[in-house]
Amino acid sequence: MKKKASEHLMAYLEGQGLKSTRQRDEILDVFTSLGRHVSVEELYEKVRKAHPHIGYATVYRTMKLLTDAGLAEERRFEDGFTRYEYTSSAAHHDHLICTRCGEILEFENERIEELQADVARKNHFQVQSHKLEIYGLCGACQRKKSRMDSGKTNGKMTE
Amino acid sequence: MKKKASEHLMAYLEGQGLKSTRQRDEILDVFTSLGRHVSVEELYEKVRKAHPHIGYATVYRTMKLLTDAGLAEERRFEDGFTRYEYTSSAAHHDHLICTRCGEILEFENERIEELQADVARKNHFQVQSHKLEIYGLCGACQRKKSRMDSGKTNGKMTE
DNA sequence: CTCATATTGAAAATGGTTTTCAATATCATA
DNA sequence: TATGATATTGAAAACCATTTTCAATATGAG
Repeated sequence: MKKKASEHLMAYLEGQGLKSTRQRDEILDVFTSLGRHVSVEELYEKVRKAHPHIGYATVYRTMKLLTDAGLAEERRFEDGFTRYEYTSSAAHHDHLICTRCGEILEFENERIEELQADVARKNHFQVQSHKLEIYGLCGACQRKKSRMDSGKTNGKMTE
Repeated sequence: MKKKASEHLMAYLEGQGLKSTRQRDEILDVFTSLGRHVSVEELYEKVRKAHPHIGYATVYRTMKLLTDAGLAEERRFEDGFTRYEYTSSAAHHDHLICTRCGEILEFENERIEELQADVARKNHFQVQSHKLEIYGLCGACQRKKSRMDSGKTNGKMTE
């Protein structure tokens, strides 16, 4: 799996007349070892731990490259950070995002996908990509929230 | 309708202990007169035409205020600009966005909404908001594109 | 091994948005 | 209507994630 990714990158670089570098290999290596939805900053932290010589700009550049190579997917949720997902799972999936703790859950729903295709078709639209994001409170945060609320006097707060 | 919006704003300001100002009224006035999905820049252009004294920062601040007041909704598509929609249509709707010409089409699909609610429920998620965006080519751009492509040799392209 | 050129790292630039701050406007109260 | 506490404004500076610049360096074809 790890092997496959670096081979994939190698092939892409060769095809594009680009060069294979230590930095690219190292970043890919760290990237594939991390979980999903890694922000560039998180990734940079981890990369730097193993390879202190690598600069911020290189991480940005490499993630763009991996995206072009089909090894990563860019995600932009509402928090202003670009995140990357390793492209390994075949199926398209969407996200549930907790607005309180930031947790990101994934889901797939074939029926929704079909309905989206229907909508596109009706509008003579040729789909390139789509994003479905549901923002709200995860179970844990709902419980925390209601615990907090019950401590308060009443609703109205000036600040 | 126009009347209603300014009354709504007035009530909101009063409720929050904020002040009614000429600028806020003027911006709201221009905003409600424009179509959907107005970017801040577009809005500022129009506002300035009628009221040259109003600054960029005030437009930004006022749109945030209108959003808090429930008179506007913020939209962030993938082009990096914040857009605002006047909150008049009752129903939630989603967007088809042409990646070539930037056209934005709206659609509603009750069945998709239901399925989203199901997904949330299954994940013990309390929904606050959601966004569904379909990116692709609108009918017109598909035609333009294929016209361009037909000049080319065949499928495979290096770049 | 050489050389053309792709890549890197650090720092500066970018660009949409937000904040700062002194001047001004609003509005409750007298 | 005048007063004063405070919210608001406009211009410019700051923010901040991301991109670009540029001189130094690494890569890989020949």
